[in-house]
Amino acid sequence: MLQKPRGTRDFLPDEMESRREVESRMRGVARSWGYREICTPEFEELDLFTIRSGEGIIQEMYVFEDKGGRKLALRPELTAPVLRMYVNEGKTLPKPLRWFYFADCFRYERPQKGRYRQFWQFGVELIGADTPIAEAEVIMLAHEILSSSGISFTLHVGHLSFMRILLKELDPFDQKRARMFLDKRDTPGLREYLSGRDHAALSDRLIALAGCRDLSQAFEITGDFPERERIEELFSILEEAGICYTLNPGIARGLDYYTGMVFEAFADNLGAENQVLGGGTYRLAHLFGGEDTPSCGFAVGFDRIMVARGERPAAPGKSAGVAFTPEGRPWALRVAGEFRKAGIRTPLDLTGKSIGQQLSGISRFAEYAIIIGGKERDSKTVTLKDLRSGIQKNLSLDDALHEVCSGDTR
RNA sequence: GCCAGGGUGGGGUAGUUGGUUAUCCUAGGGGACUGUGGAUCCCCCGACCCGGGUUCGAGUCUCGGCCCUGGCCCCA
Repeated sequence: MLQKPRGTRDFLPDEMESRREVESRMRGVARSWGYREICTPEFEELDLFTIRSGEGIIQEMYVFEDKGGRKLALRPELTAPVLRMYVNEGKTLPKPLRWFYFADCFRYERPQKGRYRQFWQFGVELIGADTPIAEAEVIMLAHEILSSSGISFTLHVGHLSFMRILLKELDPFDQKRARMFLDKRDTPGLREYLSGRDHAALSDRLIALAGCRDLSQAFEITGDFPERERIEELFSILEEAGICYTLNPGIARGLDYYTGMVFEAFADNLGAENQVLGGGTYRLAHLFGGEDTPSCGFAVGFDRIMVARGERPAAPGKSAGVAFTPEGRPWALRVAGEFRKAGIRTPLDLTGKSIGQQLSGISRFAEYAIIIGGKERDSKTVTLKDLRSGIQKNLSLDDALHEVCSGDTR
């Protein structure tokens, strides 16, 4: 038998409904902040991603050549495509641009919990605003979106300037190594590495900074620097907004194009792969041939959100199955149409069995049964049975609709 | 790419020292049953992940691969 490709998943209706529900909450939040949805191609020129992230990522992407010999890649993320789109067709739009997306991405990696080869990201990019409140807005929006998803999470906000000030005395290679140690919280490793390179004093300051959870203390460690005022304003906006977050000057993020504020969120109940969101302030447009444009954004790992939510029954919609006899069919079709117009899921019986058997089938999934036979056809009425209480009434079409609409769902 | 643990009908399971027709539950389909309930009864469908090896004989032992789960690496 054929199998689905490694790292991909099938979604049955129960799971799909639950995903759509979370997805629509996220969309709703983003819209309410004035963000509008965009869509970019599923695949792009390979160069788009190597320019952004380096040649090394080729082995972790789905790369292929089309019949015209073009080097293409399934998108491994969406920030680069969105900024490419901005450069191509967004330059003349009034700034700032508030965009969001919900789309699938592909990475050729070893699957594990919360990590798949096809996965979905919900993300936001705020393009062309370069103020503390713009950065704060993105953080606030991220916080609201995660909250709306119903998971329990911890939000870490940092700024690259702290680390950069301290690392300035190292050459670029050592800077990178030092950041890796910090990222892994490997303080003995960091000490050993730096003392072997005559920077023993630095490791204490770095470790103190990474563990620092208070802004003024962080500045004590680093000393003053030009962005201080801006950073303080950003964090005071977060305080004003009442956002619950943790200051974390140790956040490094993998890539070099982040310019200042960086933030991450972690689900409280996940294992090794517990990061559910990452983002920050960056400059990327100039790499794709546009003007140097300040931007800020984040991406949510949608699948991890769903894992963190755990098994939850999706809220059922109203449902009424139609049982009918051959004589009742024309009227049953009319009645079913009216119920559907009212937003009620109204499947017809397809078996043509006895009314009793039709009811058996309907009672497996629906709250109500609509019974239509010759009598109902002749009187233009509806026999509506509440399958939970067993109470059955003969009603006009309007009354039946009203009864179902006002009833509780199961 | 690396490490560990796994893989028996759609889901969940039993399977003795290697021994006949692979167990049970559930789900699914059909019927009893064309004007009133998820029941019941009967019937049906359906599996040893794939390939090599050992053996008279492999679900069972062995090797390789694939896939799943968790972790490492990476994490744009």
